[in-house]
Amino acid sequence: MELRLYDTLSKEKRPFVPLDPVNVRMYVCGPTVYDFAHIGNARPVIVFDVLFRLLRHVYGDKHVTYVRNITDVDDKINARAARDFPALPLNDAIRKVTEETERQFHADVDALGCLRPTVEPRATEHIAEMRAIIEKLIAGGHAYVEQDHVLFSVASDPRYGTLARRSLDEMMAGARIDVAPYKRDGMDFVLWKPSKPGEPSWPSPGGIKVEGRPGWHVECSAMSWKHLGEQFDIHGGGIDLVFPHHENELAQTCCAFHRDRMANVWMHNGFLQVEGEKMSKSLGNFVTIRELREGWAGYAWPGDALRFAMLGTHYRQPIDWTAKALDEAHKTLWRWYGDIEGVQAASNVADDVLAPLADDLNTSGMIAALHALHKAGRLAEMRAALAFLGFSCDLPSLQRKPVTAELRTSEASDQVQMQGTAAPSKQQIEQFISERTAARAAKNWKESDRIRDELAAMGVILKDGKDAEGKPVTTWEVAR
RNA sequence: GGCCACGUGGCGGAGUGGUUACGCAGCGGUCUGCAAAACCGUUUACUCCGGUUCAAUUCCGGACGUGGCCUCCA
Repeated sequence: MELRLYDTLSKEKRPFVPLDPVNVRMYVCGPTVYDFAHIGNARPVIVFDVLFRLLRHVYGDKHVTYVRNITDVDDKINARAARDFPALPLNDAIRKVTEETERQFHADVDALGCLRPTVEPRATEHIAEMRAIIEKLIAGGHAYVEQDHVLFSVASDPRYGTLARRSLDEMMAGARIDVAPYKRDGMDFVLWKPSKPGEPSWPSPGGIKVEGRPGWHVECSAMSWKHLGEQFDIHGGGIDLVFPHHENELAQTCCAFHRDRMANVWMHNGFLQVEGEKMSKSLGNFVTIRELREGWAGYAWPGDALRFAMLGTHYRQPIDWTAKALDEAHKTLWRWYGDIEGVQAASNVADDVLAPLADDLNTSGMIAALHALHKAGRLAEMRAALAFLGFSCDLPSLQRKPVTAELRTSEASDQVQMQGTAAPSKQQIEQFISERTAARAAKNWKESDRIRDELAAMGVILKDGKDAEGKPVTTWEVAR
């Protein structure tokens, strides 16, 4: 099966050829751990999880290395730590914030059916590699020291701007801010900066006497180098990272190691909006994964439904996150899970499902293929395909719990609290149904309907049908 | 202001230089005590204006619209 992927750098879709088929290497920019991840953050996590699964399928589980970093050194983390734990020394407070947020992040993405990456490196554990890269850049004339900062010189890299497709002139023309006094060129960016008292700090590179901390971009160059090498296969992330983050990573890595390329394929997922608007805290439409799982648009949504809703749109397209689409996704999965309950999964994943995925992760086409399998009654293959794609196939856990009010996520809440009506036991339901069947046989429609309504009030839906011999049979299911 | 992406039927959303996407909703039907469910069938499309072409939703140019990026915000 030929895998084709769209590359942001060359702007074309082309066959994927790994540098080393025995070790296919992918790096995806992970979270900065200072707060709950929002649904926009969930998109790359889900998209690249699907790619990870596909690569494992093609090259073998042991032949794919997926690295997704955790950024645990950042101004926002510092600010959050100072705000939430004012009594603690800053470094202790920072550790509390990053550890707690990392735990929340893992709980959320686990619920979304995402496999853990092969390696989840932390920025603070790769300071030595960052310093090494910075020293190489200084030695190579690509970086300079000024006022205890180390800056990358964009003028030293003729390729700078090729990923984002913009020239330095354009960027200078569009720059709207004052250039910091320690910069030789307005577009130069910080590799290392001095720490303020109390802030996390490490010995500085470049002969700088005072301690400092890394700039934003260099961590990914360091961690991808350490775990994947100077050059690797796939680098992914949100499209908002193309500039400046990925452009700068590319420049750092290529200049430090004298390489033409950093990653062979650059992949970027499209942006996410909520109900047609940009997601922002000021608009009040900021949606975290945790809120979706606890209570959003009237329900606590199972992770499978969130995952399915996300895959309904091709990863490069913009996606509008709406309650309607989520409801539709849930409904589809609900029906499928009901139909494949108790079905033994096929041993292979159907080519019908793999083929669209292999075409630059065409998940919409993949879902259409699943619909076709469903329609054709190929349920064993359906189950195998869904499991392959990271879906639990577990009907009970797919139930969405109604919530009466929109719950706000608090920092303290790490437990997903759900409220639901107490479901009657199977024996009770069967008892009701046999009573109703008797009432129907006696044409006592009033009693029959009363029982049906009563069960409906308890969240049990009755489905009347006939068996092979034409006798009336009533089955039931829990309301979704 | 600069750069980039996107604009498909009631809704969501693929794809293609000429031939059914798919799903949801709707409509019709089968079934049913009624309803639901299930199953069968089915209507509606490619933002606008030019150009290339035998032929454009698909390629090119422009307009309009939406969104993204342009800062040591991630």
